[in-house]
Amino acid sequence: MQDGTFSTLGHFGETAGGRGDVFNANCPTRRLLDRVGDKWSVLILSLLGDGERRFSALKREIGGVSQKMLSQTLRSLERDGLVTRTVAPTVPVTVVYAITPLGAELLAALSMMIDWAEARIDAVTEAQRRFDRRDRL
Amino acid sequence: MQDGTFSTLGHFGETAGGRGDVFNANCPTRRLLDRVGDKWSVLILSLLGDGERRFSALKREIGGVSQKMLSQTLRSLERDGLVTRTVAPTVPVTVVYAITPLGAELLAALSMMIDWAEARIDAVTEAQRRFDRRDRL
DNA sequence: CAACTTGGTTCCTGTTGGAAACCGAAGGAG
DNA sequence: CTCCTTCGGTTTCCAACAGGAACCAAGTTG
Repeated sequence: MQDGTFSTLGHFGETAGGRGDVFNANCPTRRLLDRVGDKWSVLILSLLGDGERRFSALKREIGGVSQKMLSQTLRSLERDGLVTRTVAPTVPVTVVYAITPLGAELLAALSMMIDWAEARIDAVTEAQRRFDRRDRL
Repeated sequence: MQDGTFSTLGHFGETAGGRGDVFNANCPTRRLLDRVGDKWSVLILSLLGDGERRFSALKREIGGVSQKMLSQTLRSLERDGLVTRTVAPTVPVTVVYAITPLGAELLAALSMMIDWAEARIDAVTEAQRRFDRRDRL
């Protein structure tokens, strides 16, 4: 199972040993996990999944992004082939970002996680409260 | 799953009960996104999904975690009700971490994403190469 | 009593993220 | 002609955070 980089998750069978490699730092799956794990990528991807947008529209719609992080994240998403960047030589330059088929695939894969988050956030919040209460004793 | 790609998003945008807007900074879903997004949580969760483990076993199996980050991440996972921490008063103290039902649920939700990562990492890597080549021109 | 084990915590340093200032092209105001 | 504005960034500066290494506590062995 050379390919079975993440057997633990897919089929809770084995791994534990070592060549499951997600647990080794330079595994490609782990690199992608890091990318997805980044604070803004998922937000941007989901906005673009809804339709293409310009830089300033993204900045407006995502609460709390700095321009630096937005352009930085967009550039790495573009590099990863998940979004496209199109510059129109209009009056003040216009840049349109859109999701690629690859990005849309990822977004679909992420949707499970996001659905879970929505459904279970209350359980998590309650667990936190319980933990904090117990902690103070 | 073309259009159904991210029905969740529409869901986000128009949540009835109080504007659970993911694109607004203090949305609970976003908090959870941040947690999942953290570098070690997914790795730890998947190891524990395979079976309970002790602190040092986790440290050994995950390449590149510092003890500090491991204990820190474990504590927040515990706080979120995703793992349990059990101390046995043995000779040198033994601490066993295990996944909770809630954590297992999240793990299942994450598996889609990880499967995607495995299947498509090559496409991403190739996109990166193309981008970098174009960039240098 | 020194050494070793497990499961951490503390200290120091290097990287990172955010806020805000600046940039550059072009059109408009004065 | 100069100033001001908009768009899409980049640069600068600083605070927060992650990682490595050393340290710690408790008990057991030698």
